[in-house]
Amino acid sequence: MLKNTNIKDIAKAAGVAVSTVSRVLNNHPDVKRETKENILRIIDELNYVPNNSARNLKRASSKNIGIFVRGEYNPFFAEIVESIEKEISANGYSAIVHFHHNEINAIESAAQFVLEKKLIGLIYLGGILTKDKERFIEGLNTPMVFTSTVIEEDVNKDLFSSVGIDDNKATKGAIEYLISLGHRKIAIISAEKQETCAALARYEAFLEALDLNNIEFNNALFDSGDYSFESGYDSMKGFLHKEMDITAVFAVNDMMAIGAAKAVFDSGLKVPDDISIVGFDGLNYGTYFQPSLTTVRQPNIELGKRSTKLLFDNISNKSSVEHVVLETELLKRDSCRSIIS
Amino acid sequence: MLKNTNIKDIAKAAGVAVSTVSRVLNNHPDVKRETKENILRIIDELNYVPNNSARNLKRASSKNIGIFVRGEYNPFFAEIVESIEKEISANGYSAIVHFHHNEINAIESAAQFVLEKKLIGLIYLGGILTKDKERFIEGLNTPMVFTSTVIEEDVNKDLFSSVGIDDNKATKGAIEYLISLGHRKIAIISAEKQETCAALARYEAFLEALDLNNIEFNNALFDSGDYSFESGYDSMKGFLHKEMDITAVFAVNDMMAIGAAKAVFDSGLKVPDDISIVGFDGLNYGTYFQPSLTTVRQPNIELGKRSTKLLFDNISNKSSVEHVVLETELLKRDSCRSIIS
DNA sequence: TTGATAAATGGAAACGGTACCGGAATCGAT
DNA sequence: ATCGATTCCGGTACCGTTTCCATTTATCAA
Repeated sequence: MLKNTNIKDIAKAAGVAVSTVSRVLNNHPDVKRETKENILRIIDELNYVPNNSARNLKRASSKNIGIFVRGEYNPFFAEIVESIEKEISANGYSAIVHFHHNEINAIESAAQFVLEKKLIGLIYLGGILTKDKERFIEGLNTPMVFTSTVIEEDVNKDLFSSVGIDDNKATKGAIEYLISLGHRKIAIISAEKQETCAALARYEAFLEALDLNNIEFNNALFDSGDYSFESGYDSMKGFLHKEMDITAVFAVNDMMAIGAAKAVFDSGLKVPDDISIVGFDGLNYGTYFQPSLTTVRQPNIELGKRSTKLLFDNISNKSSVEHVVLETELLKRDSCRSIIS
Repeated sequence: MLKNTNIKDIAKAAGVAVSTVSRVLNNHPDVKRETKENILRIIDELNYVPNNSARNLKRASSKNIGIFVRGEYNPFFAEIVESIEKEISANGYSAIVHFHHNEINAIESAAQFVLEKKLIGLIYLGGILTKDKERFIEGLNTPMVFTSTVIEEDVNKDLFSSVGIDDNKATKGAIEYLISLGHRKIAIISAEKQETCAALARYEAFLEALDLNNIEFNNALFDSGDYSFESGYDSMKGFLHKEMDITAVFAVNDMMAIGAAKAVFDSGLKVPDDISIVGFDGLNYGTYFQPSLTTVRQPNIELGKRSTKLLFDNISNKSSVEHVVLETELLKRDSCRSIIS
């Protein structure tokens, strides 16, 4: 249980004052080269590691950046988290992650998270930001970036940055593609409590696309799941059971799309021969699914990278808040077919 | 930019000394109930949040627990990380994650991580622990749990805890299953640098199983990938190209198994009709793959839970180091068929 | 040499807590 | 009333840094 070496030990060993050592540590210019080199050598010899608690206390700020993930486990976010962490640690900061599993009090919890962990910045993944939660982020005075978060119209956009995609445009593109292939009876698998996540925008865009093409929507073609394979499977089974001559299904994420495809197979039907399927996210494994999944690709790594960059810019005051919308891409693969005879 | 309220402000507002406030904060018994309630009320009113940096400095320890992930992004670990984080925050600690992408210096980096972030415990995921790295964890005096890590025989097991599976047994079970279905020409897709991860143990078990059944192994039936879908695909393409009448393939993880399956389809063949495939991990995704993937299920959530529990026990000295081996399960699904005529 | 300026260093006061030590108040028992 | 024990509370040193201010040393022009 040997005491850790501290700056005082280094100072003594080097025959200088602690302030000089501190200057070296923070590479302050006011220190002679040989003094610096000598101190550096001693630091290495005694393998001294600065005490971050003391530093943070003194500086009245930490080097901690939070990653707050709203929502259940999900490979889409998992990849983003990893890419964000990479950037954070590459810049000499620490990433403190937290997974929050229900929308209730999500923003409040995030604010609490910032306060408790003395975060100097936060990346918030997923969920929704409504006007009434604004006050929680208002007082924090901490740079925040909302990534893949639904931000309601009336929220004051000056309080934070954001990075996301255009769900409406992306979804419309996908649905119009299905329509162009001749599909008219298109079912949708959305998410439960869709008003708390991106699913709502996708659902609305779905309706709009149908409307623009004068296709009437039957509510029996709507179902919702919890973003899991299982729920996609169940929803599809439900549709098939009702025998409504569906020719295509749009799921608001890839996992449910794949679950739905499985349900089709298990019912003795085929994708895309009997039913076409479109997902959303562009998960890598959609490529390897059989048949490969037609889906809307979200640039997830890019989402992570841009978010981190934006956050760092905000932290260092290099730029003020910004709201970035990244492009999506409709990956036309093998799970859809034209039914125009 | 208003100054944060501190313990002194609270003390002043409550008309007591800081030490009393501190006692309340740490719910020390030596404080009258009404005093305590009054202080608590004021704390709430001024919404005071204790400064963790100061606390940590004084206590000479943080409440930070590290999650160090060795290896590329991988849904298997992603789920574990999430389950670990849940436990950590539920216990009032912070989870600091770090992804480390090459085996070189992994243990050194982890040790550095512990020192720098003042971690009071670490969970190390994946990779390998060799004798020569022992010294890095020896000096730390910090509880560590190695999860899903290959730990070499001669390493001093008293220095840390571990949670894992029996790769040898699990793999043998899978291979013997293939053999029982009549397969003799079984290829294996292992990992590059397999000596740095669990792949080696699986490869060796694979050879043992063949040997036990008097099946000769041809080196042409060996290939290795990087755990990705893509590499599984490429390896399988290679095997098919060589036309060696393979009837089954074992991949050391599910992603490569699925990549391999895709390669089979793309070559106009079928799984399991022409080639049987077995994976490893038990990713949920395998269930929904078409055909559903036969694989060795690792209890990933359990791995995470046990690791965290063990770590907390080690931290609080409730138990000394321990080495836990969890059970695996061969999930016999649709990607294998009997070729016994 | 001197004085002025710049460069390098030292000293010490914070930062916001915790915990030890000791003192005051309360109380029941004698 | 006195005493000892118990309960509650205050004072204060200290944790390891950073940073301001003061001081010393080096540099150099006159």
